[in-house]
Amino acid sequence: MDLIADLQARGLIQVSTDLDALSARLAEGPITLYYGCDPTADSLHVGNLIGLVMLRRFQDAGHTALALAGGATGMVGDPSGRSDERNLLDDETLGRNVAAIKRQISRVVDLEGAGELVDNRDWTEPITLLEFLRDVGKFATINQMMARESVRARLESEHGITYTEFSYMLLQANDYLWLHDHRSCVLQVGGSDQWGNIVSGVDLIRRARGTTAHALSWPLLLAPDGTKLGKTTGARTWLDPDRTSPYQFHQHFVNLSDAEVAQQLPMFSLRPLEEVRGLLEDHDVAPERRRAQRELADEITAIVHGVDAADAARAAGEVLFGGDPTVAPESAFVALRGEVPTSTFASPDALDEPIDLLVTIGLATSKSEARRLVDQRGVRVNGTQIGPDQAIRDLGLLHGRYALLRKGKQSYHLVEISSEAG
RNA sequence: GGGUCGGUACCCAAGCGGCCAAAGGGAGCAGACUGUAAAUCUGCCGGCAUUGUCCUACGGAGGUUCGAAUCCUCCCCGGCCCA
Repeated sequence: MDLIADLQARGLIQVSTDLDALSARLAEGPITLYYGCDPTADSLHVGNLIGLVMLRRFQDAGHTALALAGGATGMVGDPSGRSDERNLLDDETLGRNVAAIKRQISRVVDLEGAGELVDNRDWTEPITLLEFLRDVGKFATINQMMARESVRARLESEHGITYTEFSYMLLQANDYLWLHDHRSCVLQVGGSDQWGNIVSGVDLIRRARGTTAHALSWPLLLAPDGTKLGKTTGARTWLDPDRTSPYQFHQHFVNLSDAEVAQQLPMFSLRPLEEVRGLLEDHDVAPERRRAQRELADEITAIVHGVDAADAARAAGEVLFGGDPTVAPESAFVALRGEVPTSTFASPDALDEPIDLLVTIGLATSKSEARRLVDQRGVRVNGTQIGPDQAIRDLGLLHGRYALLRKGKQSYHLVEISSEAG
C-alpha cells in the first residue's frame, strides 16, 4: 500500500488536488511538503497535531517536511472560520509564540534531519507592496477571492471583513509559491478549513510558474455526537503542559466517544494501519473497556509529553477511575498533585479525626455534611470505605506520605503528609 | 396617592397558633446500577461544643400569647387594579 492509499484509508484525505498525479510524483522519489500554522497563541492544540503527525508520516516515508510558523500571517489573521476580525498580535508576542511552538513541533517532527521549521515572516517582511502587487496580486482575481467561503461568510456578516484579512489568502498563497521556488516544495497539507487558502497557492504556482503543485486536506474532527465540530466549539486541548497538563491531555483522548475514537485513532496514530484496524475491531467487541481510547491516549501523550509523563498520566487516571490506589506508583500521585485539590499537612495527626479532616480540606462544608457522607458510605480513603469512627491513619499512607480521599465517584482530594509543610 | 394580593430554605411552591427545621417539585450530594455515558431506583438535603424539651431560620423591626411562619402594629420590597 502506498502512502496516499494509507492516508485515504485513515480518513485523512477529504479534498485534494489530483491524487493520481500526486501518487505518481511520490513514486518518482522523495518530495518536500509543508504544513503551516499561525502562532496566534504560545501553544498549539490537538487540532494542529494532525498536521504535525501528517508531516511525520511523510518523513517516515522518506520525504522532507517543512513546518511553517506563520509569523507574518499570524500578524494579519486568517478570516477562515471566524465571524469577526482578529486582534493583531505585536512583534514581541509573535516572536515568543513562534519559539514556544517550535519546541512542540520538534517533539513530533524531526527538524534536524529531513525537516525544517520555517517562518513566513522571513520572506514576507522584505517584500515591498509594489512587488507583492506585481508578483502575486496580478495572478489573483477579486472575483475568485470573493467567491471563497471564508470571505463570503464574512461579507454577509455584520462585522464585514477588512482589507487586511481579505489579503490573508494571498499571503498564504505566496508562502506556497516561495517554498515552491526556494525549497522545491510541491505539496501543502492542512485541515479542510484551510482548503480555500491552500488552493489559492496551488493556483498561484500554476499561473506564475506554469507548474503543478499538489494539495490535500483532512476533515474536521467530529464532535462527541458524531456531528461536525466547529472551529470555535469545544474546549481546546493544548500541547503546552502548562496550559493542559499531561494528565488532562491524556484524559482528553481517554474521554473520546466511540464515534470520535473511530475517526481519530486512524488519523492520529502512527501505528501501521493493520494494527489500528485490529484495535478498533477489538474495541467494538467490548467498547466499555475503552481500549481504543486508552491506546490512543497512551500513544499520543507519549509522543507529545514523553513516555514517562504518559505512564504517570495513565496511572493517575487509573487511580481516579476504578483502579486500586494502593498499588499505584508514586509517579501517579505526583501527577495527581495539582489535578485534584491537594492539602499538605506536617503531621499524620491530621488524619485522626476524619470528620474534621473532611471539613478542613473542603470536601464537606460542615461537620453535619461530613458525618452524613461518612454514614452514607460516601467517603473512601485509598479505595477503602471508611466508617464514622475510623481513623484514616490506620489505613496507612501510600508511599509514606499520600492519602487519597474520595467523595462519591468524582470528587477527590489528595492529602500529603510532609515535614516541609508549615 | 388609594385599593388589593403577595414576599417561606439554592429555585419554584404548600402551610395560616403547638404534632414545623417547615408538605410537594426542581436543583444539589451520596448509595445501587453503569463504559470516566444517559436513564432509573433508594437515601440525604440549616448548624453544632453537650444531636438536644439546643441554636439559627419563614421580607425587617416591634408586640399579643404558656407557645407565632401562622394573630396585631409599623416599615421595606414585588404583582395587579383605581387615580
